[in-house]
Amino acid sequence: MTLTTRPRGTNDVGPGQIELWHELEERIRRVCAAYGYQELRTPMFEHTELFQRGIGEATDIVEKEMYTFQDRGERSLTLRPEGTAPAVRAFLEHNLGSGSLPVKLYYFGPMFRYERPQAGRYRQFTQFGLEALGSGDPLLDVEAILLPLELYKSCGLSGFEVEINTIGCPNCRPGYRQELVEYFQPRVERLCSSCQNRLHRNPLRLLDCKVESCQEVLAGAPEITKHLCGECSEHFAQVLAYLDALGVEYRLNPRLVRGFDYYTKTVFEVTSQELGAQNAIGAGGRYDGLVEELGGKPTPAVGFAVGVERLLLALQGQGKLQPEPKGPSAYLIHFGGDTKLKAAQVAHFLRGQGLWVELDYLDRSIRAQMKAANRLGSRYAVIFGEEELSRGRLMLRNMQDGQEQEIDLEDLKQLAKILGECGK
RNA sequence: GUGGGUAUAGCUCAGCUGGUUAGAGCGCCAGGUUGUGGCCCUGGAGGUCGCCGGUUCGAAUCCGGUUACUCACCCCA
Repeated sequence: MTLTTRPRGTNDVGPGQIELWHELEERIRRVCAAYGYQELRTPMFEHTELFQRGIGEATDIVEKEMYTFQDRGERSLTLRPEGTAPAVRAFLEHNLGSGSLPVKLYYFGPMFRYERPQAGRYRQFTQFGLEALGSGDPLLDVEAILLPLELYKSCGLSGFEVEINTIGCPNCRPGYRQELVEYFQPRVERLCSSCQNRLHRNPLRLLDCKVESCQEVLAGAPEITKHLCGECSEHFAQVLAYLDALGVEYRLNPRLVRGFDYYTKTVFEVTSQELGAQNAIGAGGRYDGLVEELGGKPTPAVGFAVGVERLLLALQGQGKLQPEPKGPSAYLIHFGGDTKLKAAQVAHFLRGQGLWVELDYLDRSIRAQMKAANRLGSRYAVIFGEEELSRGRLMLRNMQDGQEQEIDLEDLKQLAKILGECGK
């Protein structure tokens, strides 16, 4: 059983699905090129410490969701659960900050988290993400939102919403945090158990609790806006001003918080109404402290990540991004023996011209071969009959209208031309 | 990690309150057309009824466990 079943929370992507992936990857490359983001491919695993330091020891991901193992050299390695820390690591390792700033990078690849799978959540999933390092310009925050929005639009996606918030910086957040604790402490018995639990560990997280009793308590909770330092306040105001000027629709959500420790200032999330409970198709934010945390000099940065499977799910829900079905240009029909040999030669030639050509490998009847040609959506059937071959000719049948014509076996260029003209 | 639902052919699913050889549609293969597809007709292949155990004369059906899938919680893309 386990030999023929894939590991839990993983997916195979084969014919019928892979076309969508190719199409999406193509669009990603196009959008990134327009915004000047270049691809970065990092390893699928990293030193475990990178994620412990980067994401934060007290986060769920580090505490219970990482695929961590020891290699034969007794190094502790971890399958990457996210893409930002590795990108920053590569940025530092190759000293990319020494060139012109900002450095704009994007990545596309599998991430791994040990969680219970559900709709739109897998143990191996794919993220497309981007990181802009070396500038604190609020315009970069905005572009980190614009780029994925551009991608969604180019795929034809509708029904998504941008939520945005700021969570301050190491200067102003501790004060707000303190204020929150002071507010919740006297009301602690009205909170759900998990909120009681995280009250001291990570009080910001209480803000997005969905439990009804917590919601009531939350209604009167202090908002961060009034506790922001001058810099954070100014930064956020500029981000919103740019969004307005660029005509981006968004919803201010003072309750929006993110799960990683490295976020500062702007955080945002894009949700799709097409999805179930896991409805975020992208999220990101600014992380001005991470580069320094990982050993570099202070370097502001901002990033965004798209959940590719979720995006595809949302698109499928709307019947979007459907590549037109393709079929071979020709199906070569033979009768075995010498006719098969001849068909193989012609197929070899036509394929050399870049044409998709199929033929039968099961020694099936002509009828079965015609059926196969039809099923594959072949535009032509080329019949290699004894009689025609003896006259140095082939029978070319148009599968759409059933019209047939003879082709000179010596003039394969002519055949290739006819087949090629029918678009491919 | 917690809770609910589900598990029968390659796919989608029937199978009533336990009863003898487990079915349908689609798909696949072959034939009807000894060299011509789509429509139609005929036939065929394909199933440890997820797995283990229990109750029973008898279990796909009832019970327990287990695994997987699925949805939700936690959390997140």
